[in-house]
Amino acid sequence: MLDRLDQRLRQLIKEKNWSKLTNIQEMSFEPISNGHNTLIIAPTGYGKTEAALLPILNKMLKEDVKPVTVIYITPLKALINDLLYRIEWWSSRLGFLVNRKHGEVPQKEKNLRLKRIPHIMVTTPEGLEIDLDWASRFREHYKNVRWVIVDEIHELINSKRGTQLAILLERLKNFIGYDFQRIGLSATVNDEKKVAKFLFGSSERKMSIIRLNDSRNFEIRIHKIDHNVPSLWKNAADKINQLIERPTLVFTNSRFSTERLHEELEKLGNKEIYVHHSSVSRDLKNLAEGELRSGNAKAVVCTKTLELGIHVGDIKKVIMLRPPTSVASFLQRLGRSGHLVHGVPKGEIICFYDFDVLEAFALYLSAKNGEIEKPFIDDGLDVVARELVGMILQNQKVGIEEAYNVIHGAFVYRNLEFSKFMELVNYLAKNNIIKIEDDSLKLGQGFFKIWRFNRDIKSGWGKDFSEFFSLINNDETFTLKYNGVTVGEIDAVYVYKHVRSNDVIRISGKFWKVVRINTNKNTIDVTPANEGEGEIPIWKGENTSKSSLMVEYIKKIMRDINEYYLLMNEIMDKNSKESIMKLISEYGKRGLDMPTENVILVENKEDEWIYTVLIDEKVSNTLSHILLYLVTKKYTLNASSRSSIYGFSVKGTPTDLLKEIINMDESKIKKIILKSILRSPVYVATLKEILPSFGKISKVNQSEDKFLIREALRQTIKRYFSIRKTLEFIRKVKEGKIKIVYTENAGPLTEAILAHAQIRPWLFDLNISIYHSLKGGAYTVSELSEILGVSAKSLENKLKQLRRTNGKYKVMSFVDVDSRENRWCLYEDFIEIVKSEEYYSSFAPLNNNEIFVADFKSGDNEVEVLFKPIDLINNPEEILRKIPFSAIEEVKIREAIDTSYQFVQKYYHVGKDVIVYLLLNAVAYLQSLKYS
DNA sequence: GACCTGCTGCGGTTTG
Repeated sequence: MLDRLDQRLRQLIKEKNWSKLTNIQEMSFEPISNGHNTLIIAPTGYGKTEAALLPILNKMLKEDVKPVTVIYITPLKALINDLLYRIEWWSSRLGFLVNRKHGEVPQKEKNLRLKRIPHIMVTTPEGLEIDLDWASRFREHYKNVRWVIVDEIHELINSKRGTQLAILLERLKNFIGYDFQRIGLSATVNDEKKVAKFLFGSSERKMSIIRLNDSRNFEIRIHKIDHNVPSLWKNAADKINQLIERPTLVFTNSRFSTERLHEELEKLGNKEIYVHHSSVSRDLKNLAEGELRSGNAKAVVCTKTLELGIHVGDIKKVIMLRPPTSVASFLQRLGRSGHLVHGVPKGEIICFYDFDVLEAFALYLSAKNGEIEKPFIDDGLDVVARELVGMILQNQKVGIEEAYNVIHGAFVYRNLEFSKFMELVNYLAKNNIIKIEDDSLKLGQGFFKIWRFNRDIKSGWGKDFSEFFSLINNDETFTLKYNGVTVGEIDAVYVYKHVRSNDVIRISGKFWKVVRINTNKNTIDVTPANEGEGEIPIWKGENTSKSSLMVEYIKKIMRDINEYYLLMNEIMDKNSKESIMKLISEYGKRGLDMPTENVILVENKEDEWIYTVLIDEKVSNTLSHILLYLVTKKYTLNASSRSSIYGFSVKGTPTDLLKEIINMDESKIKKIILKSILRSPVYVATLKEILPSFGKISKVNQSEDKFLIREALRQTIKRYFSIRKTLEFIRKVKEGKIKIVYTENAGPLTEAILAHAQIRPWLFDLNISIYHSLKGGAYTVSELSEILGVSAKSLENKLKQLRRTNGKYKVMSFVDVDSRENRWCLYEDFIEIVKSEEYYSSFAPLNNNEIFVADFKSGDNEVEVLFKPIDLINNPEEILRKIPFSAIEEVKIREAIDTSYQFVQKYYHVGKDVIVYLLLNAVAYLQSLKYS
């Protein structure tokens, strides 16, 4: 191939001291030179960038090209910076200009590109979005583009960023009017044809896939440490300390673990060890990366931040603290070591729990078999909506037909029907973010309500316009405040799902008790607390969503454990092997069937039911949501459930609700599934995420926003639930193909289920919940607090608020004379309660002839009325006549002779229709105090 | 419900 390169390029290769090109570079030359759309698949560090670049530069030297000739898209800012120097090395020597664009590039450098138009533009998907939508002058130069390179596609394809980019490429093609050549660079993927189609979209060029697949070539060792000890983290650090070979990357699954392990490693006297995760400042991250590259670092403890493509130098070994949650992630982490010296990637997995060993082994087997998760392409209509507005920004208006054709050209939306597209367009027009004029779309006034253009105004309504270009959703957070001072931050979804009043939260090494959750301001008022009061770690536990591919391999291991005996000796330490053998033999010992996909072990402890079964996490999640829905409907709102690949559980029910589900007909189950998802925290989060793209600012309305609700529901189900597989699961149970076994002790995997955080129902409308809980009865605040799972303090505030209202939700309180407690009930129920046997004594004075005084107040009006209980019974009309207003804000009752005001009973916000009974209640109560 | 990623263009005016 070298002989086909331009002399000037050959000279540069000599200058680089390259004796030959890498395999992948050799293989890519032909198809790229022939103008094919090309997908190049190889691990990081095999020179994929040059594989794409060399044939293009070769063409650029031979043909007459005008800037901008090449757009190079990559998902990370740090990668752009790396690439700029790498590409510039070649291009500057060949007389081509390069420019980069991302949010942190200084304005000066950005401005330069209009004065000296670059041949190669390096940017992010968001950068391209800005250029097409907004950069009115520079955009014109894109008309000369002949090649687009997309780097790290495997990172983009699973998210809305990838979908956004797919549409942007179609928009670019439409804008240029030329079918430019598309080149993709990717790590190992499951479905390479799909990835290729995703990238190539409507392009009519021939396509080629170039692959260098040696991902099965790696060495791994699995270790298990004792987790049932307070020194867990020290044990982990000790183990890791022995295994480190300078330089090592230690991957964890959470920011918390990263910090915690780093602390212990430092205690062991290690100095050249650094931490790297998203909450570490940019400077410290740069330091860690630099020390890694220079070889000064002994190890860096990190999260997924270092899993991505940033060049980190020659890594000797990779250690994973607890197994990652997917094969893809496992391979990416592993691939960070070894390849540069053409050695074999080397990795160690440190396990805490028995099921960690199962998972680690499953990852190993799957990777060795060359199996990896399928890409999950997001086809959200919010992305289409955002791009439609982008197209309008670009040209002030866009033809409906043209817009549809561009969107439809993207592989993701190849099945989007015109009628569905028009539904979207009409909904956007209804929200006034766009307007329809003849056959075209223009910007609507609503656009300026969603997007804020004034850089100086930081607060107020709307989102900053800079966010328009990005589909990455900044997680909504709650700020923790103590006496108005911020003490920390928590993810909103976590709050919706797990945090309730009176819970204790740990943040920044301290414990805080939740006093009030304010969903309008996204704040949580807290007070300091002690550890003993219970704890919810804000780092969300390590309750990850695990790949179904891993579940398949776990089933295999549990079923055919004997086949793996030798292999286990080879790749595991003694502890790991023993723990896995013990876990599996435990079932036989107890005379239990193995919990596979065909056996559910059911264990019941008081009101909690635990169902152990190896299962797709989406099915597990669906089932746990149905169960939660049923418990809240039948028994209590103070319920919770859990879900995992090892099964699911529900708390708050005296009966086995799974049995009940199995006896329902399918259409009813379907209905319940939908209802339970509509109540789920993940649905709330999805709805909030897509609102701005649809131009929605006011409250979502059941009938007006059907389109939006349907879309949010569709996206939520696609991401987190599976209706089809759940129904299939239930059907199999019905048909006896899945066996249910009831047992006192369902064995070791229940631990894995209970390790997951509880899902709790989010009370969308506390008024409704209070109404349903109170209906037909009278409860004390603490009883009601127990029923609803809401703190007594916030509940009392809410009740006092409801007392002031009118209508269905109006409440009131009276004294239960027997227990001397205040009881709350619905206003509409009060007369019934008065007449009930249960509260008879509360409205029956002991002495009907004593004289009492009642002070009625309403606004500025006040009136004092003297009465005897006997009058209330015999002639209530007379008393009522003495009150000159119908709505009583406050009434104070005391014995006429008691001028010390020592015993006073008060009621607030009541009508004249119930006042006679309340006066009787007050008298009965005051007399009971006096005579006792 | 773990982790991660990105984020105004252009042109005119002012200032040391």
